[in-house]
Amino acid sequence: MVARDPEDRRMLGALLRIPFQAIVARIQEGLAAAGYTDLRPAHFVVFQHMRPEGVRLTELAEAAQITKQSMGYLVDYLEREGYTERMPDPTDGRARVIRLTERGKDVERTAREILRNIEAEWSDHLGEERMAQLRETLRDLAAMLER
Amino acid sequence: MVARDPEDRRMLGALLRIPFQAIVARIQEGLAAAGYTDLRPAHFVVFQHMRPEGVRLTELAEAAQITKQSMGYLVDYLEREGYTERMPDPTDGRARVIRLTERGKDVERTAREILRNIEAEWSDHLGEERMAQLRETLRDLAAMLER
DNA sequence: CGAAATAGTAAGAACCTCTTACTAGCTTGT
DNA sequence: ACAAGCTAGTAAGAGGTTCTTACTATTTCG
Repeated sequence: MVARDPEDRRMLGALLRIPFQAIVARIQEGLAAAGYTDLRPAHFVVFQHMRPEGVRLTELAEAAQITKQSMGYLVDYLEREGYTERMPDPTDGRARVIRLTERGKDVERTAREILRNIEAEWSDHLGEERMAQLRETLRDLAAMLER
Repeated sequence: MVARDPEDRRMLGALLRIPFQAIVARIQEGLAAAGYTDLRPAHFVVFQHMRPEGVRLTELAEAAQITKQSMGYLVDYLEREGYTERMPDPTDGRARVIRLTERGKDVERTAREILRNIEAEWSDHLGEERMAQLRETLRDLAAMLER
């Protein structure tokens, strides 16, 4: 059992950053252990906002809250490394849709499994009830903040 | 009232990222509105881990989990802009202590006030009890993750 | 049709972080 | 006491991520 400091004065920002960065680090380590050593945290948002039918670059950029140019840089890299592919968008001649290749889908599955393991560990530590509360509260906050 | 999706399948990483990034964005906006337009999110960790007596570069780097060189880059910038100053460490001729100037302390006060406002808003939305639970759960997680 | 908006790319710079390598000062074992 | 090793910090250079400004091609709309 870990001794928790009851006088922990850290600000909310730090308290949110710690578990978030822990997740990012664990996923990167887990993917590297599975052989995906060329994926960096910046690429994760691409997988996170992907859909089976594919997504446009502009939509990905908006979802990740970065510029189209920055997202283009990330997607170009993922495409060179074989994780994504681009197809013309039949409904709009200016656009192309970005999709995961099989290799990309495998990354997605692996990442989800790592995340399930993390969630199981946290649930062990916190108890299922507090874990469910945490998830629910974060969902509520996210819904509020996205307005 | 916002409709929250009860089927929200977003992963825990995303749910933690959203409020964390919201805090970072709000603090940056608030500081910019107060005239501190030259401060970027990367600099926040310096203020976060500062102490009145001053802190050594190495200690700041460890706290922020980046290299000494990277922290040196951030602190050099803050010093050029007048937010921090360095004094020789009387107890160790190799070391210097980094402290906030008055300008730096004002940034700290401003940032804390912004954070208090954010916490008040969140507390309004969630209710005080859930807000306290959130804080407590995050502290617990942070303690576990830090060993 | 013509004007405005949108999808995406190009070029270049700024920013943040890392690795490797170094200097100066401190600590320790004998 | 002093050489060997450790620690604080700096230097140089590179890579990765993001931004701004500017552009082309295509679509949408008055």
